[in-house]
Amino acid sequence: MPQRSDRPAESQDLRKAGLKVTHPRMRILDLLGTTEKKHLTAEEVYRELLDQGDDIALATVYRVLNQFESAGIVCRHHFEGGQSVYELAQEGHHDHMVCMETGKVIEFESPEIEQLQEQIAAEHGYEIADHSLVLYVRPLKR
Amino acid sequence: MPQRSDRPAESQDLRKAGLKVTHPRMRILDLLGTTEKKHLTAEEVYRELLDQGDDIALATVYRVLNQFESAGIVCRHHFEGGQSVYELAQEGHHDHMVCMETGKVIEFESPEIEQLQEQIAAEHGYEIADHSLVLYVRPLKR
DNA sequence: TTGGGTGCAAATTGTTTGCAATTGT
DNA sequence: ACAATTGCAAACAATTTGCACCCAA
Repeated sequence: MPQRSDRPAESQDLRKAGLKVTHPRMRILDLLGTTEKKHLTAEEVYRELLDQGDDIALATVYRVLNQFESAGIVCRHHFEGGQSVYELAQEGHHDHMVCMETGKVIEFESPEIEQLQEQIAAEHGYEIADHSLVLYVRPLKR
Repeated sequence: MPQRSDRPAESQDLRKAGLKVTHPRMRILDLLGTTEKKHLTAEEVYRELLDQGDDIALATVYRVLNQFESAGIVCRHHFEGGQSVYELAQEGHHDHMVCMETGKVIEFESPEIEQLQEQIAAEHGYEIADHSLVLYVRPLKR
């Protein structure tokens, strides 16, 4: 049973971001910190909350996720397929690999790639503000 | 005046893809091969055509771009900001850098990064089907 | 108490689709 | 001639927003 972070979701996390501690926000923060699937769409968050008995509007889910993103509490990704997916922000940056057969999302870090990126940007007279790297993969047949 | 490719857009390109040579298709193919801006949204293609005096429906632009993508004639990218952008397909794969101040799109290739990607995927038991790398950058101040 | 937060429904935005008319081949 | 293609408007999907009510501080 994976646990997202070392410490559970705290109301502190919200206060620190200047957000009132409300039921919807706590439930969403909590959900993101404890689900099996770490990467969820707004729709999925909404459904999950319904299943848990909470009655939170989809619009609120979107609003809260946006606020969380601005506050740096969650990261939003645009994988192929229309919907954005959200995940709890982690320590260091990491990239993603999405299995095209199962939809599974695998995280990975590659300092080497990050460094090459910096270097390439610099060669063009730029510095990196943000970046997005997604590998769409298939299981190796054997 | 940059020219996209060595040879101009040909009706052959369409026939080869099993597509009838129609006016809308030729105009769009032509446009993509000659605009200053190589990366355009469907909207931009539409407006550009209007400015050129052509009267082609937006729906047709979308349909044609989709067909071109399936045919491998264009590549579609999902940069930040909702709309998809399309560009004429090139020889080898390349990645993009988007300037957050000007919106300018710069292409680059990095065999080193590609290789690292392959390696990382393999380490996880996968092979890469496709990938997307976008650097969101800012001009270096000096 | 009171300004931020929420639910609901309506509005937006980007893109796709049904269908009748039109056009390549 | 006939199937493929287009234009138009309506349909869609994801996300945002206006507003009256509600609640955390």
